[in-house]
Amino acid sequence: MGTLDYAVLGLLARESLTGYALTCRMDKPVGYVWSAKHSQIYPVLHALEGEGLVRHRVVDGRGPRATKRYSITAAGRRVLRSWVVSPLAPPEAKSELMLRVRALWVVSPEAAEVLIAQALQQHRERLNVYRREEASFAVEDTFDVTRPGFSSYATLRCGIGSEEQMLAWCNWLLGSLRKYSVASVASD
Amino acid sequence: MGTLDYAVLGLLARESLTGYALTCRMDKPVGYVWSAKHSQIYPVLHALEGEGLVRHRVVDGRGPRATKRYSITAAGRRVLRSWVVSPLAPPEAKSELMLRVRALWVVSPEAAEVLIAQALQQHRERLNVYRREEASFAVEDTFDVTRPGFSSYATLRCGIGSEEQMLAWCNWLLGSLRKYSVASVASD
DNA sequence: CCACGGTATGTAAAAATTGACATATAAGGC
DNA sequence: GCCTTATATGTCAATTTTTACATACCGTGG
Repeated sequence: MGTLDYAVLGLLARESLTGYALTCRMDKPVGYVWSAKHSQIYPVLHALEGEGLVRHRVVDGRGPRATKRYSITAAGRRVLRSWVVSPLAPPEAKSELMLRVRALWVVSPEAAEVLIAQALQQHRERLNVYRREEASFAVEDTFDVTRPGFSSYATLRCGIGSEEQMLAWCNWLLGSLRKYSVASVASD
Repeated sequence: MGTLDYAVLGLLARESLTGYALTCRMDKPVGYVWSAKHSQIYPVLHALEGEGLVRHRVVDGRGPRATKRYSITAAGRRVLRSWVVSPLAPPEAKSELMLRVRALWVVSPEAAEVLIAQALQQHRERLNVYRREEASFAVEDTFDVTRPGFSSYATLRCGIGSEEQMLAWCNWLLGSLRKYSVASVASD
């Protein structure tokens, strides 16, 4: 059972979905914390069904094959619950931006500014997406921890905090880079 | 050229290293932003050498095979520079904690507290590591953007901000979970 | 009426990543 | 003298992820 299997179970615990709808959610709301393509989703769904953690019913839809709506089983709910509270492994980091920043000294401060300005813009846009999302939550979702909506709200709060932090950091770095450029020009 | 290739070039741009030393750095300092095992490093080194981006000299060391010290070439420096400032793709997120939090509503608030307390502890420890690291920087590294040390310092600043943010978020969530537990007991 | 985008499900090849297997030496502590 | 740890380099299998191929229907707008 890989992490993606649990991601799928987590989505199906909220509502029954087709593989396609699952794919869409792995792109937009869930994709911000764990992404996957449809080519990964379908095999996972077949595997989960083989283990009796999900089941499907054929419904009418518009594809070349039968449209299948997947639901979580009681067994699926059990394995999801035990995964959620199982010992947490140290987070595996993959940040291409940070990797680039570690090598930022190889380019000129002016060129570096372009990269950081780009990152700043990306994080600004992401923050806007999050803020719009935040506004769409019902008040109960912001405090009733037993609601699925609260779980989404909690991750969103974390995302907003992260983006604000990234914005502040980008601005600090941009300031440092510009201070250096100004100092260089002055000493010419 | 995968991202790991650039990670290796970025390290070799600072100093010549053996595959083993490279592996150690991909664990400790660089590993916080991009991790890799030694089984990935050696093939990458061979591929980079085949493309003339790195070269090696045999030195004396204590292994079953000849110890090789790798250096970056002028061509390697060029591709590193162009990668650093190339258009930045939107960040790919992989946070198992956030994925679990999205499914947190399936367990009791008391069980949820255990998970978040665990995460809080992990981020506290990571922050301590970063703070100790921060103290070891030379003053020039904190403002001279052309120094390799500044690049390291900049990523560290981001890491510290992220961990502080995560700590605040964990505490907020823990507060919400406890508030709910108290309210439940009171209404019994 | 026709093109386009969204709905819908799959396979296959390639690339990246992890985990296990395999080996060997030197330095330092007990 | 022995045991552990750090140094040191590789391969191989398995897993995970990405990218490309393959198909087809339905509603909307021009």
